[in-house]
Amino acid sequence: MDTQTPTGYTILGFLALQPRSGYEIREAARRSVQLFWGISEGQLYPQLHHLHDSGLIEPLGDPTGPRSSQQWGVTDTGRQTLHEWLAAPSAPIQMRDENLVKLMFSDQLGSEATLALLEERRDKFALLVQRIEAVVPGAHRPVSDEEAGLRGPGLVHDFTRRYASTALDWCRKAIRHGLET
Amino acid sequence: MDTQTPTGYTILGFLALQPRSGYEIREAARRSVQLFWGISEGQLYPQLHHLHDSGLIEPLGDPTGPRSSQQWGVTDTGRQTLHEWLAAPSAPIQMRDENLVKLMFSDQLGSEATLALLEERRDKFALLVQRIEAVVPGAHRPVSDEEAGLRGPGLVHDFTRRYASTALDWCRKAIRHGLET
DNA sequence: CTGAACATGTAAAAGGTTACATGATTTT
DNA sequence: AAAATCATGTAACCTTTTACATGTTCAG
Repeated sequence: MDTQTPTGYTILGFLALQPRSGYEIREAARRSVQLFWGISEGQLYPQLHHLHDSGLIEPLGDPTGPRSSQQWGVTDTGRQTLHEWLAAPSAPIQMRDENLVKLMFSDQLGSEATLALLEERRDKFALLVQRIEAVVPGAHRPVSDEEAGLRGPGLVHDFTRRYASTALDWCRKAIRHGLET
Repeated sequence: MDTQTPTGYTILGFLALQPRSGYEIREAARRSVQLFWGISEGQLYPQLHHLHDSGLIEPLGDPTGPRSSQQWGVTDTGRQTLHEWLAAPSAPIQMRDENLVKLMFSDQLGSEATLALLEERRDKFALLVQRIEAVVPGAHRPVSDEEAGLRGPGLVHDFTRRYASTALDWCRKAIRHGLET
């Protein structure tokens, strides 16, 4: 059994969607959950082994594929454990937004400092919006627009897109408003 | 000198606004930066001592006040170090949003599971909106509405308010859209 | 044949949370 | 007198990041 961390469950979730190698999980995570649940390299492979030790995932065949990558699949226990996690209450949302913290104190350096922070923020979100728009969530198996909104990955993609573009708009307005003074 | 963590700088920032005790910093952080840079108890007091060891803050008088609390103030070096931090590039924004991750995988349990997650999310953000609305950032020294938007704390408050209410709206729309099916 | 991308891993350190411990003071 | 709040602190643990290490394979 053992206890899993949310990161472990996230990996389990990706494997429940389809069997993959560690590398492919990393790629999938980069495309989708990167923004709200980043998975670092140093955690991925140890977690994979921990999930295996807990009997939640199993290696599919021996290192096969072109470049000897180990494919992993979810066990029945793994699928059940995933479902239990999905039904359990979620941890509170946390953020680490250094730019926003600095904005709290930037007055002391004058309004140019505040403006500089807002511009840094705007550029960050502009890049984020670009990256999000570049990802088409249902690209591999197209669904109708109506259906897309209802399914998990589509919902998540939509939320992050809205979050990023709202934040970007806010930055632009704040900068414009600041310049008018 | 020593190196400070963003949490250390955040504490330094609060003390640069005005001298306070550890307890008062905690209260101030709860009201303002809680959402995007939470400071846990177990970190606050050790960080305070570390900032003192680094010469960035100094105790103001001996444990005075009604309930023997130690007031801290920023030194000149501290103020300079704070300014340097404010001018340096900020770390990338990070989030830990377990509810959103679960939404990625909830399809496997059927649409009721997705709906349940959306409702959990909606309730969380509804509470957040309430908490944010309850805080009036310029309560102690009122400024005109025009000015309020330009100053750091006001900007930050405005951003978090917009973030929370946008997220809440999104949840409601997603739920409504899901129920129509 | 060289560099980029594929692929997996480990060790150490940093950072942060939780839970506990203690005691004073104000309110009920 | 009890409960709540004020106030500070520590120790253990957990999680995550960073940096390094290693080797393969494909493209130019």
